[in-house]
Amino acid sequence: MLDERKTAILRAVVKEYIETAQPVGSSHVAQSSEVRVSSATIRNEMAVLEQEGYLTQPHTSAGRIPTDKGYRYFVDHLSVRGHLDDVRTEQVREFFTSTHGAVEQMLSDSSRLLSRLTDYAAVVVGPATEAATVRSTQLVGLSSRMATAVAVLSNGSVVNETFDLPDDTSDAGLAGATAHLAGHLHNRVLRDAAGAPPTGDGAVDELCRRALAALADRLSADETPLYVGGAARMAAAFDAVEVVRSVLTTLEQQYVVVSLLKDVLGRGLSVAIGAEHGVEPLAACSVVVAPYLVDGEPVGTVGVLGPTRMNYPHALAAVEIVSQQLGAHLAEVEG
Amino acid sequence: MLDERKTAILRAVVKEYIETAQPVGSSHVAQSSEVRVSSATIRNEMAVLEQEGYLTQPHTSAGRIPTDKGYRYFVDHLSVRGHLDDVRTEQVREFFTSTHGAVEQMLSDSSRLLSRLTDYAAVVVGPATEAATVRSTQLVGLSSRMATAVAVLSNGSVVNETFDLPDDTSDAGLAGATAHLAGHLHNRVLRDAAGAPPTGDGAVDELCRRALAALADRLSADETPLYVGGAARMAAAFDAVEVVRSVLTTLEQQYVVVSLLKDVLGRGLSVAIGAEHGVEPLAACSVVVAPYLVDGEPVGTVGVLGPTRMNYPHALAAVEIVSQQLGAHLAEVEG
DNA sequence: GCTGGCAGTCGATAGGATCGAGTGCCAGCC
DNA sequence: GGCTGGCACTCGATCCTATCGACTGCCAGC
Repeated sequence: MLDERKTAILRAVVKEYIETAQPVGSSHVAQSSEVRVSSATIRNEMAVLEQEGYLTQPHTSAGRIPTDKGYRYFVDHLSVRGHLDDVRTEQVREFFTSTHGAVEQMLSDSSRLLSRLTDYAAVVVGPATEAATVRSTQLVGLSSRMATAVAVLSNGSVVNETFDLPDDTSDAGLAGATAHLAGHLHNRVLRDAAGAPPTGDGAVDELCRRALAALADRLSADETPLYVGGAARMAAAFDAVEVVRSVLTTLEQQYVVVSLLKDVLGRGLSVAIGAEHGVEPLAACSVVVAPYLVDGEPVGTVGVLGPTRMNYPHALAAVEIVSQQLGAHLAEVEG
Repeated sequence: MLDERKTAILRAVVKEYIETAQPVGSSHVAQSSEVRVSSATIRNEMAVLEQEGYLTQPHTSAGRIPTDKGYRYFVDHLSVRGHLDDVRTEQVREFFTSTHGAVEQMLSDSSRLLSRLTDYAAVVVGPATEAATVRSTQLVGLSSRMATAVAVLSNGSVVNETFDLPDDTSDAGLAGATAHLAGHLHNRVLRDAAGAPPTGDGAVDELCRRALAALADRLSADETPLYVGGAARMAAAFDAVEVVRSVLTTLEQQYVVVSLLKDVLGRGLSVAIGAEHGVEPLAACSVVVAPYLVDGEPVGTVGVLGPTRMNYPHALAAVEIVSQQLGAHLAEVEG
């Protein structure tokens, strides 16, 4: 725990560094912060802060920059909650009043919105299909050899997968299987519905088996849908091209990102700074996340991914408002 | 039109520049190319090639690099068709024998495959939903106020959109509307099916109207589905961070990319080099595209986006094989 | 028409001087 | 004891200069 003055100094360093991306020296702090002491005193304090691991020097005779620990302290002791400016608040309002349509589209658009709000990359993890129950199932023949199984879930998302048909499938067989599956799956969780009970009609049973297998495959394949918005903004946030590349590469590995976000949420954090999240290629990044709730239950996550020197108050505010609004809108669908 | 020797020299310059990204000098050409003349002669030829616009010098006393026009000539006069090495050919084969499942998933995976093959970014434009006919429609109530309309198209893709329900909708009403729409839309092109004929039941008609409006909205919203794979690889191809940013930003504007690809294809080209495609932020990029055919008809496009100094023979080969395979696999679905 | 030779160009690289932002420390003051 | 002004010192950044070398263009000769 730091005393009042050290906290103020640390805060001033973090703020200025976030703004300028330059190491900040004692005299800058003396001028900018509310601490009314000389730069010499601040120098002494900063030396202590460095010893205790909150600040670091890129090299002797340069100013200080915050360490991950320094950012962490800053975030945990935010004096004022960040809030969005009027323009951005209006953007959010406008987005959520005008948006409508498929859930998938809304999630994707939300990630773009969040990215635009913060100028960092944004991620949205879709409602876990695991928990949703099936509202409707249908098998649709596409050709003599292929068919598509479509399931509409209670949260509004649509799962579909094509599969091969047995050689001698008739339209009647498909209709029969559709009816049988509809009865079996209705209001169940898709994952639990492994085997459909036999009907006695071998052809129908085979169709049901294949359709369920296809849908199950699909669920496990892209376990949870992920929407990434504004990845290009990462390129502006870093100036080392290799960092950009490694971050973007990681962002393309959806499962890494999904499990990262789940992790961060799971640890009860809503901010993971630098190495805290443990994903090595993203060590230069911080993540701000919040769950969105439907009926008081967290069903998905929104987050912002930026450099460790991100504007935390602002990002927190943006993530919070988007997660709230998103939850509210999804609740409308499910309500 | 260039004489034999100039062509050989230009080819040597392009090849070496693609490989090394360094301006290439006359002595390198003298050693590497099949032209058996002295470097002095090559210097003279190169001076001519520069005058005629095929080469340029970053500065006096540096080697030459190809201009867009130089690449164009190179591509138009490829001596040998590029072909993929065995490892990559095997990758493609393995991908297309093991892939199955939803069309959307396959397209998305194809873009990743193509990106991996070439080490550039890859794009796949999905089959135009405009031409596909409806195989099945269904309205599914999600709550008392919302429902989802799902349409399965003949090409295997699934279109879905949620819409608001009138206050007094019954399950029977939804079922009636589903049946009515099914009859009306079956084997029609979704876009043509603007208004469903009245049934006499006002509630049903209203539901049909809303559902069709929602689906139509959806079609016009993301007109043609686009899948971008390996955008991170652009970061490796360029070393100026701002170029990376502008390219990635453009890639995120789907409609720009889609219309770019359509344009390039429409002009009968399969390669657009640098400024040729007319999209200013992508002036540093070349695009290699090919349509994929189902039943002899082009239904979509695959392409590769890389720096102008991309390996054209290789990219052409990769795009060609992926487009062929993709078409063949989609034909299976539709066939 | 080709070639070897040669002068000239100019970016890249390395060494050296200078600048200045910033530090640590200390003696003195309240 | 804590704060401050002062001072010596450090070290990256910037600029200059010299040198190097990979080029080119041109020319005279074969």
